[in-house]
Amino acid sequence: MKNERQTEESQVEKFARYLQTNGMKFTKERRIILESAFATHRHFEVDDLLFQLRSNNKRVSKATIYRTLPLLVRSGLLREVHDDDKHTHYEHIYGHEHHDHLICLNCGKIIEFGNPIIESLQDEVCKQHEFTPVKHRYEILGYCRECVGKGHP
Amino acid sequence: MKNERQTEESQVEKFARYLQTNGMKFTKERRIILESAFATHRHFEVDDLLFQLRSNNKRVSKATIYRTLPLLVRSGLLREVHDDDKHTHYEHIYGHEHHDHLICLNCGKIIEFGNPIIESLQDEVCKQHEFTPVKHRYEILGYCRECVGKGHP
DNA sequence: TCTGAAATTGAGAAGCAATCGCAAAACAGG
DNA sequence: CCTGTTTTGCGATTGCTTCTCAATTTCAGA
Ligand SMILES: [Mn+2]
Ligand SMILES: [Mn+2]
Ligand SMILES: [Zn+2]
Ligand SMILES: [Zn+2]
Repeated sequence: MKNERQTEESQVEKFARYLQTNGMKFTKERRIILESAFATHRHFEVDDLLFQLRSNNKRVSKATIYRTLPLLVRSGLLREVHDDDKHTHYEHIYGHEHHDHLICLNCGKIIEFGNPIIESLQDEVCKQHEFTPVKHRYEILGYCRECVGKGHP
Repeated sequence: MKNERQTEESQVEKFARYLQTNGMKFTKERRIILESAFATHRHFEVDDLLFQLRSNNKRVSKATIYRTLPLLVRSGLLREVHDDDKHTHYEHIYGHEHHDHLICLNCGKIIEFGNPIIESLQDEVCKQHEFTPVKHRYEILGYCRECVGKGHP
């Protein structure tokens, strides 16, 4: 298991470096949002952060959260995840192995999977089409074991 | 190449069957929307249909289009496609081989690819997790050859 | 430590796709 | 035709996200 403290410092450093490189300032609001985003180890959305911040008596406006999350994405700390909800979810990528998702259409459970063979086939597909990949969305939607057991098709 | 006329009739029949099975009526509005959706062979969105209908002097309200497209999806004629736009796009699936997409982040071009090996590996992943797949989203985002040629990263 | 140009924030307004409520219209079976 | 049901159109509404702009904060340099 990783050293939690060291990991967190690295996240801060990485974000600070990104901001500085782009002439942006590392404000206390951005720090609060960064910490909040990494306080959980699950997928989260804007309202999760808002709720968490209010529970801790931290004040950051919703607008600032909406402005900061894309910065965390561009800095390589987070990525967007598209569940079956209509609004955007996020997850950590910094310090995590790349993976994709199985999403239960009934209970919403998310199972993570990583398959190196698929990833390399994917690279081949891109080469065949002379396409330079940047990222991908790969979500398999269906029913988890529990929900199938309960009769969900 | 397929017989266009026969294919279209089949689409109508399939939709009619779906509607009847679910106690719904095959109204002229639904027929107009179905025909409009299959008049193009590209991905399309609600506003594309609206524009096309107005060009042909057909009147169907936006609300009805929004109500009908999900029916066309459930009946197995269309599926949703998630480009990098924020609103929903659709494409035909009835009478088309399954495929996924490479999407250019610069020019928006969409390249379709089908890879049976990936699809079967995907089935294996689901089996390993005792997950019953229904559908998947698989989009690779990056830059097409032309855009890379023009210096886009 | 002080200063000031530049960046950032907060609060609410605005934008926009998508959905909803409801009265009028269309439909289908008898 | 009649009658119960479904569907439509329209406008209003929702919910997420972005925008506007005055007030505040930041930080490099004096
Ligand atoms: Mn994940
Ligand atoms: Mn396609
Ligand atoms: Zn489930
Ligand atoms: Zn391109």
